[in-house]
Amino acid sequence: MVAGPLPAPSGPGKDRLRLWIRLLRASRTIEAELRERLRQEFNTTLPRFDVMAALYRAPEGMLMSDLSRFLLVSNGNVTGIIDRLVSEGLVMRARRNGDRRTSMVRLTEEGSKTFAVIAAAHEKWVGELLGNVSENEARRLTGMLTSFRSNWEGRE
Amino acid sequence: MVAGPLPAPSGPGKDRLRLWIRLLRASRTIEAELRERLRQEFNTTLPRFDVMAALYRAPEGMLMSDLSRFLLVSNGNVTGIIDRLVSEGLVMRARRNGDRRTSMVRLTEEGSKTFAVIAAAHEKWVGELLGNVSENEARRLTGMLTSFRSNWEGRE
DNA sequence: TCCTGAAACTTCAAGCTTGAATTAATCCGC
DNA sequence: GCGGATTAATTCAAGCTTGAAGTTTCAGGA
Repeated sequence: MVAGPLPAPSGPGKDRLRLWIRLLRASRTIEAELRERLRQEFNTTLPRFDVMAALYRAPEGMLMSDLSRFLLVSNGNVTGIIDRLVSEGLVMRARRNGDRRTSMVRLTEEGSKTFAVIAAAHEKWVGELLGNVSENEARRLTGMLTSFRSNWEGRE
Repeated sequence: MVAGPLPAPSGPGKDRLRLWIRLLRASRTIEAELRERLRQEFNTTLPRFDVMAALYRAPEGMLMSDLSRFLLVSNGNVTGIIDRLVSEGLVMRARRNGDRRTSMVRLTEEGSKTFAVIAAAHEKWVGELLGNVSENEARRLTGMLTSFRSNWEGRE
């Protein structure tokens, strides 16, 4: 998927394929860099960061199913990540509302403080890594990505 | 990482963060769709497809280390994927040149034929999934992504 | 009430991924 | 040649990820 044929492909549809390859390479490269820094600087991982970021926006907590929908990952996946975050004392499961199937998951106080620190560094890193993109260009690119995505996402 | 705060963030540097979040969501969404189709239609996986795509462009074969560099994944990772592809008869290891540490890896005849079929479907899918991006816009986006990436990639 | 179906999670096996440690072979300065 | 550094690949433990199967709980109609 990441492969871009050296003899550059041409023909109908090739431009979109090339776009996809670039998109994927760009996001993989950035992702790898962020993962490495999270590990080195904070001894954590990208999935944990993602989960904590989602929970940080929801002080009242989230259902497991909301989390997996929001993060675009499977149900079982979230269970494991939350398990680990709970064992680290950063997240808590609160079995509190009427429905005993569900549990509200949220950051502990420590989790919230920890995340705030990591998030600040993360934002700085992203700023650096995308430093050659002007703010204007960033907004334009964002717009393009948004519009194309919303047009087909969730179809199947 | 995928999270985009609901109360949209603002302030210096937020545009780049937002761009990164969009980029990541877009590529994850497309990736998930492609993975699902590869599984359903061809009973294969994205990593296997990536490896085969790289090998398809190199009929003479590739070293393991070339593969991992090209695909932006770790060394040990490639070993496992190649092991599985070999056991499926799609790839062969040829320990042939002077250096006995290395082995040239390449598609078998069956692997090559199989890949050609899958790649055609894959290209069609990408064309569909990015259908709302005009060819022109695709070229523009590709250009932006290329330039920004090449400016910092490989720094550390 | 009881029963059937749906919903929210968890569990599980298989595969992917990483970074670190290990093994094997080559290179190169002496 | 010898011997230490380098390079190529594999192995390993830990964690991530998926899709499928299983468990518990809830909801709504007969």
